[in-house]
Amino acid sequence: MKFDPSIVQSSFQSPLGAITLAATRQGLAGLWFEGQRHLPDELATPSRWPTDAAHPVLKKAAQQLGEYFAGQRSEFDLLLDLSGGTAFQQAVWQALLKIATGSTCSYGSISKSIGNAAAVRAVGAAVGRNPISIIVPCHRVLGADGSLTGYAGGLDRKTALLMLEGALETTLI
Amino acid sequence: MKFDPSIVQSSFQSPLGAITLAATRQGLAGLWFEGQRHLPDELATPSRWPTDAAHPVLKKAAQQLGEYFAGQRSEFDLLLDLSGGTAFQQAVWQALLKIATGSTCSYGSISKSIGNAAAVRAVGAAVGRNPISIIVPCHRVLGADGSLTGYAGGLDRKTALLMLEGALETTLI
DNA sequence: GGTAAGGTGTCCGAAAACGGCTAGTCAAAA
DNA sequence: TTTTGACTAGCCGTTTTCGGACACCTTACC
Repeated sequence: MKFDPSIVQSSFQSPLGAITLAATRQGLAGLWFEGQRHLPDELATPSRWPTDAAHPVLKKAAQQLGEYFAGQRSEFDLLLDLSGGTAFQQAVWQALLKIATGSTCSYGSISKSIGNAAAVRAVGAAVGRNPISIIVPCHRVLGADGSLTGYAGGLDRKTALLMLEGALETTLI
Repeated sequence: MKFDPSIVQSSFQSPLGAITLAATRQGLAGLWFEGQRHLPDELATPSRWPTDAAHPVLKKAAQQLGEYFAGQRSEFDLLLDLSGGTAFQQAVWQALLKIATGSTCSYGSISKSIGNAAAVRAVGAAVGRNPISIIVPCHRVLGADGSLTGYAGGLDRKTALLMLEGALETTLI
């Protein structure tokens, strides 16, 4: 994500650690866990975008996140700005948005759903570059055999999110 | 150039050393000097394509080459198969075909003619990968100051070809 | 000043490396 | 037999690295 003076950010304290939110004029554009991989350069350095917790999009997102972590919300209702990726990445991220809360799917099924069945590994890379964690539910994608395989925010967070959504039996931990 | 059983090759003895010719079903696909750089792997190793000096395309090419080196031919009339390169390389090679016998141009003018003026160095690389020496006249491209700068077959051959075509004054040698 | 040679900056495409994968083997254990 | 687990080889978009058939600028001479 390139530097854009119209971008604003805010912080959110979640049970899984601090979260940074970013919004453009088009909507919510970023949601990253503290210490997450594939951060935009601007977040990994001291220079940042202006903070504005009162920004309408950020405020609404923080409220819905609170409800989500409290177990009182399963769907998000926010304007998203996913313009930051390649055409391929955007197709993958759109496919992620179609995975219902509480359910999971495999990387292979995503590749089929975007009409490029062989691009399974490329799907994995694109999922990992998802800029809006949780809301674009990259954590609902598992390996073909049901294994967790990976998560930019760490596998423990992936597990916790799936537990919260009821997609994992406690006996599987 | 990948291995293709439909490819045939032949040899030609020129005043500048042995030349290898290769043809596909589409036409003449290769013309390399002995010891030239950027040879296809198949020519640099013992394994080769079948030899067939009687192949119509190869036969015609050898005849025209003979006339060319005898100073009796300035234009070639052959079907060429330039399908082996990237889109960028093919654009460059097509531009080379437009340089008239006896004239020269610079790498910069080639880059402009393909609509990518800044790609002047990439043009140099693409010219160097030209698969059909002499006939696709990569030897007619000089540096901006008129210097010879380089030739996959060696600068001495580049000089000789330009002399043969009357593009160099003998006093410049 | 005008020219020529050499160092240096920069740029671009090509090639290679890199994953949040997967289906297919093969061998060993139930 | 069936099932696991380890291992392999393809797969494909992205990212990184690389290498160079240039061009500019500087410096050193006339």
